Amino acid sequence: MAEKYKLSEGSLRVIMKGGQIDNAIMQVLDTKRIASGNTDKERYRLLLSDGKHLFSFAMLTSQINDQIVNGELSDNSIIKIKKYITSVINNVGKAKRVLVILEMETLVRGENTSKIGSPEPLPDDDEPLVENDSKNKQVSSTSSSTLHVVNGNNRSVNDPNVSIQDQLTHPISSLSPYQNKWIIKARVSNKSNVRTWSNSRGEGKLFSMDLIDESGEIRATAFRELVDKFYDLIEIDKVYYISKCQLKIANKQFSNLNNDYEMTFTPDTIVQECHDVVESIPQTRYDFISINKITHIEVNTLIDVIGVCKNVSDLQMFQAKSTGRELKKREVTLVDQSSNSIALTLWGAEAESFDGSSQPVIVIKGARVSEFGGGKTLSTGVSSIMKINPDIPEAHRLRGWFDNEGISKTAVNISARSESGGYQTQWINIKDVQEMGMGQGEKGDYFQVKGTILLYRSEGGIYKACPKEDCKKKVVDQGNGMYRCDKCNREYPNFKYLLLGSANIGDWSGNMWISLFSSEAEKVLEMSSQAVGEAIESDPQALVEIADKAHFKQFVFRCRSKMENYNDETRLKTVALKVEPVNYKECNSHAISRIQELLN
DNA sequence: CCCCCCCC
Repeated sequence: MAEKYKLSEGSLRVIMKGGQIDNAIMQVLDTKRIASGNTDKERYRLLLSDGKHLFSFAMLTSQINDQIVNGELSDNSIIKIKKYITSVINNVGKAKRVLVILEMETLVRGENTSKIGSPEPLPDDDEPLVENDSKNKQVSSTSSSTLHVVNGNNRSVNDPNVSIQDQLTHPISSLSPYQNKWIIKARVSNKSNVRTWSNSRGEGKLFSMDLIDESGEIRATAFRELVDKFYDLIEIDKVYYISKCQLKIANKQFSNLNNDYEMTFTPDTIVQECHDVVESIPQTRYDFISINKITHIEVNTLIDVIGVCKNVSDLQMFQAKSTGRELKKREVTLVDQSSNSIALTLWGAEAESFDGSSQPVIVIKGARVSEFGGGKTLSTGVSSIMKINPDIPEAHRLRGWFDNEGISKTAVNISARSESGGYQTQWINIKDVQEMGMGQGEKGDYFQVKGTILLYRSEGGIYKACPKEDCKKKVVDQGNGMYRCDKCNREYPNFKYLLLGSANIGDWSGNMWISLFSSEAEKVLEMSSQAVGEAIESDPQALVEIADKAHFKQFVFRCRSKMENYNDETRLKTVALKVEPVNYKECNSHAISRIQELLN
């Protein structure tokens, strides 16, 4: 099998002297984990042979470590190097050339072959094949790899007579806090607004940017006076040489960039725009998660997602419970080739300006996964980047799928609350609500129970609400034919009736009070809110009779219980999110399985 | 040195 592949003899010498070799075929004679204090930042060093020479300063970019970890890259493997960078690292004061493999393919696994030829160590005193001959001229390549050629290795980053372009650049993936002499050549793929903060540790302002090169990406942040120095200089999509930043461990909670470190600008930081041809530096890196897989992703994770905007809601406004701030949101339904859909919430200005009417492809880097009522949702935040109809292959493929197939397909909605979408909440008995200590958590507890309406409360069972769709705020009768909604902050000439359901439900084990959404109260009373309101207009006691008809009816109540505060008192509040007729087949099979459990 | 990211 190995005979099929001939090693690219002599290629190592060419590559390490600045030449370009596409798809070089080499043999990996040995792999070694590089000792590092941080186990998250594993690095592997390879001993490579091109059949003629040996080279031991080869590394894998950490993104492809799994090819070693899963055993695919055992000793003697024959590989094709599809993408690489050569670079220089500072090795105890001496510049040392390394080869960083960005992308490779295993052609023959090690166990199916053996060492080929008698390669000898690559001499490192050769004359360069390519000279870095003119000042201010970086060796650039339009191919997938950029080469940075050594031409005298003792130039210091500190030498003010040397323009930064003359220096050697390092791949972003090689940066670490343990080594501070480096220059990166990176594109700014995202730049935040200037934000201010004020907390117990002080106050100030900052902005951050995402930097990207062929090897990887990293976030950089500038604080206080460095904001004034750099904010206007740095523009999105431009390429810069950057050096002398401080490296620290990245907090994964706030960034999903593929880097264990992040950088902070210092007063010594140097930023210089690069005007060379730089098409080899990518625009943005994505690690898209298919929508059906988001079901299993932990809440609060940041992910990259791509989807067609199948539906979009109106702009909604309300006040934040905690801060009282006016919030604006818009909900977008994204669908992808998995034929699953998810709700994405946009906030603030992004929500306001969003136009989804043409069903565009939406790409989000760093969307936050949340949970609502048992379903998963996404939302954008300060560090997410949203792109509409970006010119990337994934977007074109998705467009094609949607226009031909997706548009007429029903998608599984993974944001569906527990009552639909195949997500089953737990069946319980009423006594369990107390006994299991429901509702202690932040999000509350969800369950379903089969119960009988013992008492439907008619007092205060209906109110005049804001006529605006989706607004359920009680209006204040102005006495002049106008009704004021404090939530919308305006007066309307009309209102709508809404039921405010409250009922005591019981089963064999006990009873409890629940409140019901108006839509669900309508199901229990078998009347619309509007009809009940009109009945009350002619007879104030009408709801007593209407409620009486609901007594002793049986339903399945899908509920959420949560501890809530009422004037210094904490009480458990249970809301029936959904009321459904009893499905006897389902209830009985549940009862049978419970009996089986008890027998065992 | 930020890091709140909201609501049903």
